[in-house]
Amino acid sequence: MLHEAMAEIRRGVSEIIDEERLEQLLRGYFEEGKNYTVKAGFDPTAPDLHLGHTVLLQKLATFQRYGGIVQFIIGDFTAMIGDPTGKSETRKQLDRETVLENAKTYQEQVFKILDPEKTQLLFNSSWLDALGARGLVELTTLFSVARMLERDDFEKRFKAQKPIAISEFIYPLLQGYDSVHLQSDIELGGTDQKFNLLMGRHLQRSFNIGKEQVVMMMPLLEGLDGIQKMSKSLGNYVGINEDPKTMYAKLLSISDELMWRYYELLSQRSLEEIRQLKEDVAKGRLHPKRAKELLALELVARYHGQELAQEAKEEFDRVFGKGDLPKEMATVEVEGPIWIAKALVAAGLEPSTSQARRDIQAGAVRVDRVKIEDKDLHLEPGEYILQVGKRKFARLKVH
RNA sequence: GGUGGGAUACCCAAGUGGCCAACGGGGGCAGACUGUAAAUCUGCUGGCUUUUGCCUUCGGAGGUUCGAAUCCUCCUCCCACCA
Repeated sequence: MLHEAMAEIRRGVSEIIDEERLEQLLRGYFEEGKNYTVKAGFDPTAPDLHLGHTVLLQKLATFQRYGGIVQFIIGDFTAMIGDPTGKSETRKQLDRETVLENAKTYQEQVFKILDPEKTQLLFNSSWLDALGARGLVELTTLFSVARMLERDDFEKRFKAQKPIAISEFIYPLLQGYDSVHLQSDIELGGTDQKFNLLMGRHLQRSFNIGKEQVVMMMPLLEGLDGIQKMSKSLGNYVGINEDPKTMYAKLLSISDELMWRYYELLSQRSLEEIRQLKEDVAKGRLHPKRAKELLALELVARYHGQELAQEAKEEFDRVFGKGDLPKEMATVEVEGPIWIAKALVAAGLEPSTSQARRDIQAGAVRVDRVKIEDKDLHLEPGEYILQVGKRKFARLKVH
């Protein structure tokens, strides 16, 4: 039992610091029913969760099955500073109201994965506000500038003579202090969070709380492009609130190579099963597209249910496999006669008539399945099916 | 505080008076080929009452000129070297 749990917990993880202690915690649960806390911090600015976030969330959920109580921290105080990890853009400060609103959105989405019974939702301002200037200064005495500068990104910036705000030194200290205050047993984060996570151990030691948290790092999930990490601003994400058809289509568009990465980090299939799939594909027994379909179905079903996932697949196969029209299309009504380029914009298929004109010239536009050659075409009153490229459809009624 | 350099479209980056809606690369979109995979090839990549036309855009505000991304003045921000 302990062994299975450990194996499941280790899956996909990029690094664990103090595995011995981790095992000890789990043993405590299995042998004496003792719970332990697992901390993870979230930025209150981005409440739109995508699959990248779920890598971490799923791991938290795994812990919940084995005695972990999740400390889900909304970093409303630390957001004020902006995590210097990676790029450092100064984030704008959010007011209380927005933070609470975002937290609400988090809850709605997060509990698709986490067990609410085993989750504490916490705002770090509630104890960091109380820390005060005195507390903050005391905190800063516990770590040296030299050690701070050992950190990769700081070191690079320092050497390159790029500015580092003093506040950026404070960020990891505060994150670490959260662990002191909450007496966390484990903290989870992305691989890029290593420094901040280790700070928790360091400060717990300094404050003599009698334990040092286990640090566990999850790899960052690559986005649909397979290169950059998944993020909303890069547009390479799959949101967990997206409709099943979009989700399915997006997942099917990833590269074969990336598919295995998604299998490893997102699928709940056993590692053995995945290995088998991989082998079947490699030996030509299984078409890679089929493997991708299985993955897409699994993930869509997780957020929308089996039925809608199956529907999404059927719709996809109809439109892109057979080249049929989608079952449902948005219908737009306009006054006619209307110039084709304007009609495309009105139907929401094109952002501008200029772009529409270009696409017509490129042969990407179809009306009633027939490719348009004449960019001056006008549509007389009647009903049409407009199509741009392979994926954008709309029904148009011209009056 | 002193001295020098820089700010160009989504990103990088050319362009130093008209041929500039602005070279090139990346990215993106579309077409061919496919499995909406990868690779490859091709076209497009500011907007507009439909385009050998008009309007807006080269950090901001003014100015010189028939004409400016390019010249001048002031301002803002960034960087380097020195202190």
